[in-house]
Amino acid sequence: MSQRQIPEASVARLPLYLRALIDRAEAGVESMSSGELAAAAGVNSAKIRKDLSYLGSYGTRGVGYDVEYLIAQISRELGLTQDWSTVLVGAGNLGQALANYGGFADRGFRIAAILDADPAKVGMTVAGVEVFHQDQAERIIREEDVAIAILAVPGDAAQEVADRLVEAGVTSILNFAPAVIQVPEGVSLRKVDLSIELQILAYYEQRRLVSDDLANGAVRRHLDGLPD
Amino acid sequence: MSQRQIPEASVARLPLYLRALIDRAEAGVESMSSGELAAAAGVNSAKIRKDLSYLGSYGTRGVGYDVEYLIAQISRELGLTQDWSTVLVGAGNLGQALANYGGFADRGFRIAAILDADPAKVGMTVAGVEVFHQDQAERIIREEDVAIAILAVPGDAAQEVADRLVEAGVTSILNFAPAVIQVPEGVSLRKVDLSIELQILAYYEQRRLVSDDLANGAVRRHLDGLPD
DNA sequence: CCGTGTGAAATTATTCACAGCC
DNA sequence: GGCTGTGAATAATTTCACACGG
Repeated sequence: MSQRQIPEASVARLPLYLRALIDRAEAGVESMSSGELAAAAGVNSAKIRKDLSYLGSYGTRGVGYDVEYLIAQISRELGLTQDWSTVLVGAGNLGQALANYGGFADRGFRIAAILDADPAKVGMTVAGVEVFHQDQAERIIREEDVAIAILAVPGDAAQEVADRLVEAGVTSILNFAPAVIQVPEGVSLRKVDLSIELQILAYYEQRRLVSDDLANGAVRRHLDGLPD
Repeated sequence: MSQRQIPEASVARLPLYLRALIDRAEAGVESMSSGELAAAAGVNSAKIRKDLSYLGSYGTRGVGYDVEYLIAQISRELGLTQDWSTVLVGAGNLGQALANYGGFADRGFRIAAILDADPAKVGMTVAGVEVFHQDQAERIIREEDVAIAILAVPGDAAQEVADRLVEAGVTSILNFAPAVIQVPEGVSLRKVDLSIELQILAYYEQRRLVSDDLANGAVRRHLDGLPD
């Protein structure tokens, strides 16, 4: 199988495999089995094989996968053989941290400009990138051929900013703002919500506490010789 | 239905509903239908009703859900009626941005301490929280009864730091480090990976470009009177 | 032999559609 | 009449298990 429409869940894992592969390649590893890759990526091996089968038959039976070759195939599939221009919108705390985060540039995502609504921030340089006023969005997106925007604005500004970005030609948005935003059909949207992740953890944390209590209760009953 | 084991996918959406509800409550809204809540949270209404049904029957047929009451129920379910102490590990760019991010404290997640391996950072105060040396982890986690750790260290340090945190008693980790980490059974782990999200977007962005090309090709063939 | 690639089975998640109640 | 709550239907995802090829 070599032709298309990779399941979304599978696409979302490919970058993980890619990172594991690059990591092992740098350590000099030339070949990996699905089991080794699974361990490095934190998933199980059946999933690895199934996911990779959507890309094609790039493994060798009885042997495994050639690391460099697989890196090339996944990179191509993910569209990482080209560089992408992005704009980062929002030069506050989070925006600045994102600008300083090296992981974007490493993977071919160039921040062409940082945009902010606050005139006081305009002209600053963050991680070597100039901050422009949001009014310049249309021009910069056009001139720099920006397809992807990273949104790090306050929640209540997010929808409005997203609308303008889409209007200006952006077709993918990575939203860090703590707000639900709507985008038109045909525009991709992913969100990263810092506090939501913590809240999910709190749920499981609480369950752990509750079941500990129950277990303690059970132990106590047992020690007391009472029926369960 | 009121008794337990809410599907994971559903748990992951509850914080989203909660935020939408709080937002509307602040705007003075007292009641919402599943359709209204769906619009505010960016999902469909069947999902809302199904998800909420796992918590219990808290709506009123023909009317909708009482906003305040539902906020209370979801908060209780998620374990947000209590405050949680956390430690933030890593006082670099990202760590500082996270410390400055108000969204944690707002939702009852108190950062008890920031930990860093770099002695030069020890003693600093970030967002009103003191930075301690990582050697203090065990003491702080014990004294402050910390169950949740936020990991914002370099990728190559992540596993080692996670091991120490678990050893010290942490039972939930939110990992921002760009690395796969393993935790023992019984410890919760969620990860937020900034560059992986961009890579996922790149995949769909590329497909858009490719299909545009194909469409242009089709148009060209059509205009040229050639067969498809 | 060993590990991939993949149908088939099992599980999980989403959506439908409507009875039931306010 | 309108909206919830929920079984039943559908879709997506994960896992199993093994034939196949190097």
